[in-house]
Amino acid sequence: MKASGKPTINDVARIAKVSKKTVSRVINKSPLLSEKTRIQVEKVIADIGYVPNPQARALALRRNFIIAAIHDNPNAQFLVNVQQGILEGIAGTEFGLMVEPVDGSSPSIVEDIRGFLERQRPYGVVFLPPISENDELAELCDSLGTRYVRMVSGELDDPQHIVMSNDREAVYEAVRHLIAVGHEKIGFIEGPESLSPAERRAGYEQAMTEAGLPIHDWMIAKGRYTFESGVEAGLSLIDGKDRPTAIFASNDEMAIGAVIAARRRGIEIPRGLSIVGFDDTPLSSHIWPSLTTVRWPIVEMAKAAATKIIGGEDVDPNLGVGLASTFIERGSVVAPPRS
Amino acid sequence: MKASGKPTINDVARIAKVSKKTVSRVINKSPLLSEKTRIQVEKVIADIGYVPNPQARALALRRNFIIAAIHDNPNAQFLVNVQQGILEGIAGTEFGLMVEPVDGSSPSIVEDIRGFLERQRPYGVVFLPPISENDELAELCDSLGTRYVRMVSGELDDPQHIVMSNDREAVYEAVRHLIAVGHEKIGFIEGPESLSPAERRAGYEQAMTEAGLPIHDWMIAKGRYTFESGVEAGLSLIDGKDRPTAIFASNDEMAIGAVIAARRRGIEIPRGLSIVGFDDTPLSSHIWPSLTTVRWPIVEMAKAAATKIIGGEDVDPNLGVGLASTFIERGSVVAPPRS
DNA sequence: TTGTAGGCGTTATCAC
DNA sequence: GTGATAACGCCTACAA
Repeated sequence: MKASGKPTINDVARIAKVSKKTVSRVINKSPLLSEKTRIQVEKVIADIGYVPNPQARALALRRNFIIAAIHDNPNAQFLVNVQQGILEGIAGTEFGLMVEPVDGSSPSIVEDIRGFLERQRPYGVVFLPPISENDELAELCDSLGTRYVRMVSGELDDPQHIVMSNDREAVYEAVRHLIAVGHEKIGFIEGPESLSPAERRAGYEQAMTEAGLPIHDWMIAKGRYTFESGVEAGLSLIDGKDRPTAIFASNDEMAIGAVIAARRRGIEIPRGLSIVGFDDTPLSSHIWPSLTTVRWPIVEMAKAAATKIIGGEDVDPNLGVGLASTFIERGSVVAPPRS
Repeated sequence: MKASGKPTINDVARIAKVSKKTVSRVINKSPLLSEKTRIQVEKVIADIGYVPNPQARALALRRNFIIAAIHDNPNAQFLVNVQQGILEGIAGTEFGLMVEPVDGSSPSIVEDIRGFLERQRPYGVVFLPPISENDELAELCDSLGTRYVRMVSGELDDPQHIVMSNDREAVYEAVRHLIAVGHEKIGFIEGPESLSPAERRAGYEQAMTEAGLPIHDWMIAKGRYTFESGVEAGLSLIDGKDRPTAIFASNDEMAIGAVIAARRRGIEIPRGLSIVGFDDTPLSSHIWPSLTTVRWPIVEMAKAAATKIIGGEDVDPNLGVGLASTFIERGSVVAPPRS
């Protein structure tokens, strides 16, 4: 009939001489279909180049074929890596990726996200740290029937709802490396309160304790994952009671802040102070000296998250749960200065 | 009736004792409506907390309430800034942001994007550089009736379809600054072929020519906007026929590459070589020495792009077309060494 | 200025 | 296994 426009399910049904519903069954791979009918319909679909209309499906199914990444302003590289991972996970499917930033410190965050979910009705959402640690958001998704996966560093939900890496172990290894090289006074720049930083600190403490090294107050400084806070924390460690010979920072940005802090005090890196970061942002290999760091499997985690959302029950609930961080040696660590 | 679920247009119509269509008119701010009816209906809408269902509208209107950012792998900070700008532009509306990466070098790029547009039917799309310079994509959008805005550096489309900044002028200013400080041999690291780099080079040439300075082959090197290509280009300039005393790089990543290249040759920055970047990525202020650079109004451009798409005819077609880049002085430029 | 009928393209229900 | 028929929630055309 209509010469214009894309073919619809009606066209397929008419040409194949079956009902719309039968075509629908073919599209959705319904098991109760005769092989004969299926092949016949599939041929027509291929012939006329029919593609199901996602908007119509969205209306009927009450959910869009979209995965949303919900985040609270993490750093750019992290966000882009997550996006890349999700996109890899949905490549070749009909799914698309949406990005929804929120204000993690807002008291209305749950209502904000509820509004978003009710409006766009994404098929599923991926929560990025640090808001991924908010249990209320998980409950919200449950109550709305929206699938979700949280990117976290601890087992704070059922396996099918999380992807995580072994931060603790990675930090443990990094600090052990510092100790092996000869460091004893090792400073630690922590992230803001939440689970992920706690895991990192646990790795630090484990390595120190195992080596019989004391952990003093003046060896710990707090940051906010930003460059500026890294400078501040670095200065406070350097100017503290007893200057550490090495510093582990909970992310690269703060590590670079610490590098700058050291320069301000006339300390040469790495000869006067060794520094280790965490994340392996591209940044870390572009500065001088290049930063020894821990690579976080962000892309893989995000890809696993997308796969879990799309796959639903059919996918191994433990996918992406034990992803390994790896220690990367570069130029910012050497033996401590002779004392 | 139905106790469960969200209120629909039918509920509003029933309670307000008007027809669905009248409610629809209120939602869409139709001008032909009596003030009385409008207020009455709006009261009911507020009372029962009715929110129009985007999926249903999408089906009826044949377009989703989504703006898509289509890009070919620019750097992370740039991409995130664009996303932030678009999100600012759609804040408070029912629109959402989708991200669609494509392979700019693929011969099937037009078909790839056509598939995406036909599938997701975004309300409009924003093309990021460098693929924003591909005219075929603009034609594709026209033929599909999809609104689009291109982020570019030259007037290669009607004003309503572009947002741009004055790259040429900004580079001109930066190079003039180098000349004013005393530099005469000024190297230039170019981006890959396309319009945006050409504008930047034009600014460079204008400044040099005006000052009566010669431009030699060995003063120009080509990069690919990546850190690695910046290192290569930096080395080629440093090892070339006559070493420049200053280098302008067409983006920050390459500028930082050039810094590293200088270090490899034992040249101290900025005393031995001044360097200017372009973009003002956060990176540029975090390295040592901090990078003198040009700030590109990326967020503003992206916000303007979103506003133009949503606003349609009602918005000034010249919005976001003349955005100013600004020269930012930091620590990587000093007078050239005495010869 | 407002209402009625019908369509957008798909899926769900429930007979056959 | 398969097919009418009715949702899904909104919008357009046309009539009143």
